[in-house]
Amino acid sequence: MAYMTEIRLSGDRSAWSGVAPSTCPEVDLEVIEEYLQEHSLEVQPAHTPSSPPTAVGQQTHTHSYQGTKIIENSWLGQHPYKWHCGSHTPNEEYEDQALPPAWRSPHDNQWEHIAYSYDPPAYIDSDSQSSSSQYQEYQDSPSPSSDSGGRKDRESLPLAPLSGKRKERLFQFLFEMLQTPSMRSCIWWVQSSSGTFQFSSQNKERLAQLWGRRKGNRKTMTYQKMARALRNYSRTGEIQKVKRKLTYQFDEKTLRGLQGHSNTL
DNA sequence: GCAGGCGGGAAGTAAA
DNA sequence: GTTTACTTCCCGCCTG
Repeated sequence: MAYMTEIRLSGDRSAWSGVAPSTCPEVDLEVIEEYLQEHSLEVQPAHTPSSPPTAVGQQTHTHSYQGTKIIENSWLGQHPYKWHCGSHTPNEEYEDQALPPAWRSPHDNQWEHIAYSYDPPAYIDSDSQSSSSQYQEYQDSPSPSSDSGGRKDRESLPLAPLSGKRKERLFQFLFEMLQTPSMRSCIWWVQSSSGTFQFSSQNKERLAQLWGRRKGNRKTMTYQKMARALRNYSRTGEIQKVKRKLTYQFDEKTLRGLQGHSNTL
């Protein structure tokens, strides 16, 4: 499956430009980092990248980039924070809709994670939004996920309801970053419908540092180390490496689970 | 040849 | 004490 996509992608290089964003909004990232350091994470970047990179197969949804964007992150209740990427308080729509991909408390038998107030996300391909509420299906069907050895973990993916508080997983973090417009200079969808994403060779270290800080690592996280963790995902199948520099692909089910949460809750 | 990226083994760590 | 999910280090290979 992953390879089918890979073949498709590599077979049409021109169509999958996966072009690295030219802009490098370091300011945003530094603000974020500073923000993380202070443990009270609230960011109001002056602006999002002047010309947000548009990944292949990714139509720009004009309605999303100018509105207020709020990412409320409860990270298992450890580091609650919000990222304000707009200028007005967003809570009205936030409260009205059951939409936000909130990764709720495990106690609610739901994921606990993040919530966005915009709908639909601009950074998701139109085709990827059709995934809607497949999380249920994902949850309920033990399904033949174990198509090969080493896949037993798939059935116990953290996408399933958790019995207790669970640490945030790297792929969840990456998915969140992919949904965060201000992070597009670090990571972006190459083809969101297939779950293919790419790191910026310029800013991958920043993203890694962000991950390391979020995890509270003692040492600085580097892309190399983060990529090592990503390679471990290939054993469980959650993320596969695509034969293209700095490019990876979410497993179909992992992606469905992630999208299900970002689209239906 | 070199730098950057990749692949993976192995040992360590921290939380559940 | 065990398991999980990384983290850290390291070495070798590949590619542009």
